[in-house]
Amino acid sequence: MRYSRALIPTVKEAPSDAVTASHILLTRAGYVRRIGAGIYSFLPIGFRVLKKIEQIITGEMDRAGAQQVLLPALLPADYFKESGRWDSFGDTMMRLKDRKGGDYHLGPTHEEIICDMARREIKSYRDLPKNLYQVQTKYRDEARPRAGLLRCREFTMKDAYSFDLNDAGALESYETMRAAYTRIFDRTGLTYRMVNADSGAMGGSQSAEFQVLTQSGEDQIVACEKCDYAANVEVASVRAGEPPTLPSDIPARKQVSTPKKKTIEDVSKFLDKEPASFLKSLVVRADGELVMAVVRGDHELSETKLARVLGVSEIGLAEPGAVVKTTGAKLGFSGPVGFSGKVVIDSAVLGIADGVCGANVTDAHLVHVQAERDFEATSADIRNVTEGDVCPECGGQLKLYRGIEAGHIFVLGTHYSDKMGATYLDKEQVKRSMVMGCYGIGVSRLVAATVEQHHDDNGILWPMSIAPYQVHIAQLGEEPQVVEAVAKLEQDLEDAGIEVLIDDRKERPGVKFKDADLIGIPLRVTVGARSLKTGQVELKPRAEPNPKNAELIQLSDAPQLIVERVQKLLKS
RNA sequence: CGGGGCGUAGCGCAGUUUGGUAGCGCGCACGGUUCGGGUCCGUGAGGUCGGAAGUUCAAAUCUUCUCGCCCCGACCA
Repeated sequence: MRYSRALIPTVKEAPSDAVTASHILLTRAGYVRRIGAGIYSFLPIGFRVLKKIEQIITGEMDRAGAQQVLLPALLPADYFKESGRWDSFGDTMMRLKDRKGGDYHLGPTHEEIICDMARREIKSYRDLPKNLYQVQTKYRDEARPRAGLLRCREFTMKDAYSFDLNDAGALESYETMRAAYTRIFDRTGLTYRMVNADSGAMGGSQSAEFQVLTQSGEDQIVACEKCDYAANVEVASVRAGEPPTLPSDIPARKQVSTPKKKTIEDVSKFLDKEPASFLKSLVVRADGELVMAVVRGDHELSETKLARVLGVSEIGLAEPGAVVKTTGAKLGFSGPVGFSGKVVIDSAVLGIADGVCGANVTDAHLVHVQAERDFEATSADIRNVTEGDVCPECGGQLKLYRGIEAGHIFVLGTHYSDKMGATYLDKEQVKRSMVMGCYGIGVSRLVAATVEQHHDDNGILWPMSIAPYQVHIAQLGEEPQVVEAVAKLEQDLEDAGIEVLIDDRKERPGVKFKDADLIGIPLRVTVGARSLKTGQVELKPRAEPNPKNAELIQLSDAPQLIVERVQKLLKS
């Protein structure tokens, strides 16, 4: 492709509403344009990247025995009413009415529709298992679209759905998909982790997320340095230590005055005690009931874990007024001693021998406090894992990362097939529900996630496997020998199946180099009169920051050398 | 949905406090100049100041309403 004929509108300044690196760079480099909140157009090179990712995915899905289908985006309400999600999906669903006033919506995901296909077409155990997938535009009226392509209202998603005879079969399908996903993510050239996900809402079935590791992801995850254990911070389990034996010679608890010292930090300085000896006491509202949760001063409460311990569905910090009313003290002075309601403490609190906590009296704290001796509570794992915690699998050290959820696989069980009547007859003529699995990849989100992970100050650095073009030729000048050399190189490379972008614009070299860096094609070839004097052209990987380190190669060797280099980058 | 902020030329912004003929940079067009990391000089085109109503001799500027967008949070099968 000749740049002069292509539409690649690079700009020096991105719109001010772009904040994240991927949004800024994809806009500046001419990949995407914003149409509305969470709605984007893909320009030619943006679409090429999207297609490349899609091809990797479809290739691996087909290889894993799945078959592609095309489902409607516009859906009559009936199907989601059958599953109950017409109501439960809430405002996140884009709803509309047709001219007759009938209820419709745009598909946010397609379990119901694929389930309908299965129940119509699959009748016998002989027909199973099956795996059907789609790569399509989906719609969610997000409460807050954000970060450019990372959280959109319209987005491209690959969803695969498996149908099996029984749980064992579903698990097998799940494993097949897990392997396929690993190959897909390996091929995209991303640094990622497969993490155990919160399987709370759907019941405790098998589930994993594929998280792309970046500086700025929405999710916090921990990963073990030694083994491949990784999990979301809110659900990662803390390894239970030995039950501590606390010294029995700690003096009786005593109230001390701590005027206006509300935070752990303030009180810690004031009393000269480590935050780790504090009992951080938080009043939460769990399905309406006020409960006190206590974690060690240097730890953080996990609302997800606490909700599970309490067996409630809704949980959040209690409103300030309720805290004052129930504890009898201002915010910052609550504590478990004498608290009227239920108290849940994190297991680590049991290890605090000589603790400090709020006295439930404004401007006062208690010292020499011990759980169990001074107050009654149930103990459980209710805190977030932190950096340096022990890996629950192997005992190694855990490290904190930020991640962008790019893939999610899980076993659904018979939740949808029961509701939708997706059944088959087994050998004994018994009607059984198909056991389903669901496997998603955010294709358009992956475009942005890749840029989040692969960029520098000057622009994008695409992995070879998903770059819009594999080689960028910067043609410097219009001299006949330059034009001729470029044309020859173009021909040879394209004959070898290489995708080439040739910057033949009448622009100064500086402009071409800046744009090349911004666009981020992995290999750049510079053809100019200067090096051509000795029959040479320059070859520089985008990842090499110093232009002086460009490699001078003979024009005659160039095609072969470049093909080799492209192939090498495809493998790594 | 709670909190904060922003809507002025294609993009980035100034002008709003204190009402008085709408400006700068980039980009774009034309002429010249330059030519290996966003050349330099000149000329020019381009704006219902998000929208509606009001106050006023006069509104980008003041008042009321409204729409849109961004950020933090809540939410995210």
